[in-house]
Amino acid sequence: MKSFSIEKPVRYYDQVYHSIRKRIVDGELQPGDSLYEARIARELNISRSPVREAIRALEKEGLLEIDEKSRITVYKPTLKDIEDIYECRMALESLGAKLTARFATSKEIEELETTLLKSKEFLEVDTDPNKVALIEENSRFHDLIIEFSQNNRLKKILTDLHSLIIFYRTLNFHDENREWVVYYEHQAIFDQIKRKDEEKAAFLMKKHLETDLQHLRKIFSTGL
Amino acid sequence: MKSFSIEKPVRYYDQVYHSIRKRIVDGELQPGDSLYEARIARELNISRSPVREAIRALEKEGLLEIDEKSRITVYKPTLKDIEDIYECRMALESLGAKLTARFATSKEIEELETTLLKSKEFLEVDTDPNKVALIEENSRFHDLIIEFSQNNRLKKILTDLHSLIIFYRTLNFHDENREWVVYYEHQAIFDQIKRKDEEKAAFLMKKHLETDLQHLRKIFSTGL
DNA sequence: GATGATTTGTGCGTATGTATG
DNA sequence: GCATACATACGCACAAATCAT
Repeated sequence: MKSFSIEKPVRYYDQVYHSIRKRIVDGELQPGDSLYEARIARELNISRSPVREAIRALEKEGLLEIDEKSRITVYKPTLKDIEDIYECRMALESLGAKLTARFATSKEIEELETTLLKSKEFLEVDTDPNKVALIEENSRFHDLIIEFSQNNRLKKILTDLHSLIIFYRTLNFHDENREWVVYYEHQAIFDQIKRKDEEKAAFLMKKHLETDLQHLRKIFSTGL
Repeated sequence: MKSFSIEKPVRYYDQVYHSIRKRIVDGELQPGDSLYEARIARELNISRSPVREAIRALEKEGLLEIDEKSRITVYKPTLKDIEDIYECRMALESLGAKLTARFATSKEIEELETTLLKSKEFLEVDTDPNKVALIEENSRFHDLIIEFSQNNRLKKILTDLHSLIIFYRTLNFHDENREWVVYYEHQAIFDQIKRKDEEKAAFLMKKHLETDLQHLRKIFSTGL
């Protein structure tokens, strides 16, 4: 048995990559904000080399955009972008629901159910106006379905897609009752997964995302 | 009228990125091959900085893999990887076929038809045993459908997916008659796009990729 | 294993480009 | 238009990790 262990130094490149990514996902950096590689290096007290590499990776991932004059900004999707992304999500997440209906073990189905129960609890008792816990739990429902689909490529693509629109996730609940609709839609998807009806699970997932998109559209058109 | 123009210098990072990418897609670098950033920099007579950034981007794209000891290798998909990728392609390219059936202009439909005609010509008269021209034309058929779908996100995802398995595209024709089957399948998809039957176009695209995958499976199991 | 060659990780300097007063 | 401030693109140096002998 090891009594102690030596930690490998984590590469700066990785740390910077995750640090910037987190700042975007958490909303500290907002769509359209500018970034400066030199300033980030200064703030983190490291040289610019690892920062440059992290920025390239994030650009490739789509979270950062670098224009022809090398100015770096956080990706700010247009409404058309969001529609395109949702169209892809519908195709891919309904595939995910189908595969999970096919493959999920009883333990995994339990896990999905637990998530739904927690969501319901937050709906009934949580007083946080920002609904952070609820939003996280709803997000988790989608993540679990992808996880249980046993398709790693699907998972990778959807993870990337998700991060591109994560900033807009809180907008979804500006509308009254929307939270409850989401809950019932999730419940319906879950029921079909549990019954192992692949086609219905896929269909309901697609519909669910469609209403989600309708919602985002409305919010966008009323001036964000 | 300008009598001359000044060229902006193309960034080394971009050139290196495309250069390595091309070497992989063209098969000069094969799955599993090792790469060394220092050597590439020496060969191209530039410093390692732009090479490093290009490598990070290609890793993010999935074409290169960097292990825990920083060794760089060309991505070598397992059979499961290929199956996962095809499952995603089925979902996404059938979406592409559906959208193209919906949106394609008569000019775009003509363009698709031209590609099919060329394919048929190559099938009948081309004597190249590697069928390079035919393979390119078939690939172009898929690319055009994605192009005409008017969904840029779909295009981006599929471009990346495609490059991950492009090395295996030539394997598809080891079987006799496979080329003709592909041609007829493409023709059937085209017919439905022209008739604007979105669902049938999507369905046939999915089936087409399914038989494609069956083929790759067979080739893989018989020892590559 | 010990040694030397090679490679990667990081810091930093210089040239060049861009915004702004 | 010019000067200043500050950004990025690239090259290079050196230490640490890794590989071959």
